[in-house]
Amino acid sequence: MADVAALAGVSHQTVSRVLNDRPNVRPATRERVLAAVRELDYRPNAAARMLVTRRSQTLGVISFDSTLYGPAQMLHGIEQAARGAGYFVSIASLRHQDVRSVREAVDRLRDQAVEGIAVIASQTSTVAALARHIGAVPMVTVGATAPGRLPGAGVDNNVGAEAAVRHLLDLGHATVHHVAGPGDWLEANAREQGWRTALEARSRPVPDSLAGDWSSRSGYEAGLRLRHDPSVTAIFCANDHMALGVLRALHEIGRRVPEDVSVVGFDDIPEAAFLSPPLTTVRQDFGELGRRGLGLLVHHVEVSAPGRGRTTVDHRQTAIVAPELVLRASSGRPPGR
Amino acid sequence: MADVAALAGVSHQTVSRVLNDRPNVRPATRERVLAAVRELDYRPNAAARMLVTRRSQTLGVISFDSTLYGPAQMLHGIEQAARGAGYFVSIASLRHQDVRSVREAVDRLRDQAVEGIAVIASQTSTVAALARHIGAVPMVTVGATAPGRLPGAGVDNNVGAEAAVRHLLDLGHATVHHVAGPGDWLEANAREQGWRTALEARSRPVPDSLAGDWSSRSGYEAGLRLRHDPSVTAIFCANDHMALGVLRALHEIGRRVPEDVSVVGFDDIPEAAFLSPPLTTVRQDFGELGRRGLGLLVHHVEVSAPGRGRTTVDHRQTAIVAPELVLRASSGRPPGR
DNA sequence: CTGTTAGCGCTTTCAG
DNA sequence: CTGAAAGCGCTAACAG
Repeated sequence: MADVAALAGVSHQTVSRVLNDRPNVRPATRERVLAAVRELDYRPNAAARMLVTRRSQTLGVISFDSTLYGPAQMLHGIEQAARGAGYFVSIASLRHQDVRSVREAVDRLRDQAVEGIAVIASQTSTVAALARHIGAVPMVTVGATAPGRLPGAGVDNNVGAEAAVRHLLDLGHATVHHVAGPGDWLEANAREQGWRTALEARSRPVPDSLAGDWSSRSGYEAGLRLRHDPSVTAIFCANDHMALGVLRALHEIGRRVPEDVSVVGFDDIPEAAFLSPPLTTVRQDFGELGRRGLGLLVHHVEVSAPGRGRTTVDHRQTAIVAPELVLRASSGRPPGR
Repeated sequence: MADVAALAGVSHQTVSRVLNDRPNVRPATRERVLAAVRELDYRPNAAARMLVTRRSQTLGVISFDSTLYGPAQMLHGIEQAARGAGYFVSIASLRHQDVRSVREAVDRLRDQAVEGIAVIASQTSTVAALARHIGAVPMVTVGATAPGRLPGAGVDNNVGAEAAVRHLLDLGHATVHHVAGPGDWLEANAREQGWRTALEARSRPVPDSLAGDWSSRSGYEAGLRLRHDPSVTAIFCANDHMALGVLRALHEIGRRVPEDVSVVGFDDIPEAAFLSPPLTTVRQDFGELGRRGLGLLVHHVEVSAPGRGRTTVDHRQTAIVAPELVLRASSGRPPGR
């Protein structure tokens, strides 16, 4: 910076003012400084600035190892929004969502002086692990909301599941079976809940749900278990990957979709429209979720930054994005109707 | 830090020594300091440390918006490896891989004082955009190698494609058609090249390849174009998503897989085994790619850090990971054999 | 409108 | 083995 000042024939300070877009610099002076900056390809030292302003301009994201489509999209949405708001983003991706890993990730991020943290993972245990840091650093969840604990942006999984189930019942199915996600995931619980609610609202029998783990394999295995139950005519899967596995299993055991069995997924991954048959599913806009969640986080950061005190968590700060049912060929009337 | 020193009854300095695991601290003293650190939940100020050591402990990753499976896995591998090596990772994800976006991303990362950059994107134009920064900051490519320009870790796409094509020829197919990736992607070029090489090595006719863009939709559209060409008995797709679309198109136009047409993909996404039929494909280990690439980057960073001079790019620093052909039900003998 | 002065919290260097 | 002094590059507060 001293070099730039010397080259432009001004002080230390004026350079700083120009670089930070402060007023009170004559246009001509500003121009001279800018020219010197370009000439020298000068880059301000982020550490020095951070030291004195006490702001890192960095937000942390906790993600996890995943073959899932959603998290990658949410991360992208978060990054876009963060850049737009003038923040860098630093990631911590977990292999396992156990309490210890989550805590280590938060510690790592805090050591790096992030000003806020967005958490994409959404197991109930993950959220619990976050508890000790609440108030120490602004945090939001993205993808699923943890009611009453942390602010965040999530899709209304309940509503999405209900729409899927109602669609199947409207087609004439007597009831709908469910391939659920892992029991400790917020999304999985909400979708199972929505499925159950929709069934009960119409006084339909509620079959046992089949347990999956989000993977195609688990959907496939759940599908095979239906081999000896000819009464099944409609299946709502908690995500598209499992639906894909179910489709495969049904094909193997000789059940046609949708003639014999209807299948509905959740997510609307880009491949859903090109499965055989194209999959009816519930679309969620992951990018939007990421952007909304980050917006909330930035708000918290900027509200709590000046005071430097402990952050007040406003539980009402939750953005719920509505999902949308996408009709395709995998759902139809039950046999004989 | 002053607080910790006071509480432990030592100087400023000794606390620093303990925190940095320097020798010459009596165990008892060390213990006292550590106790004070815990007591106060003290976290060293990253900015202050960075300012004086001139090291940010941060590496940047340039990724891009993607529904693709690979990049997410590579990013995860990179993050794991970076953490293991003691670095934070900051991301810049692009919406478009144009020259301008790439340059902005590099600038952003450099402003943040990253010590090195790993680039996941792999269009030829992306690599070209990087050129101006070569030497200014250590960089590696991950996923595809840019021969002679930057070090990096990549899969041997040529060899993988050749294996796929040879497999189909060995089954008795007269030739193999190809659904290619976008023309300006290094991976797409290498896979097309491998396909061509394998065909020519056995003096087989080389049909025009069909252009895709990695998406299922583009595979589907390419598949439909085969409607009026009954001579096609084998198709090698440059990735699994396009293969999935091709599978759907063949189903629609009444061609059975593998009885009428064999299909082979590339990547081995987790869903590949659960498509109908399960997809024969070329597996690449994306996580390993990320780890290897990051290893290279760390090496560069640590070699060039002390000297503080311009980095010498060693073009030989390239890790090639071998892909593996995974046989499943989508490939078989041609009709009539 | 511009320059001067005083730290931010740490590590490094040099004394004890 | 431990402490004291110096300074990393920047911004904030105050003078001019």
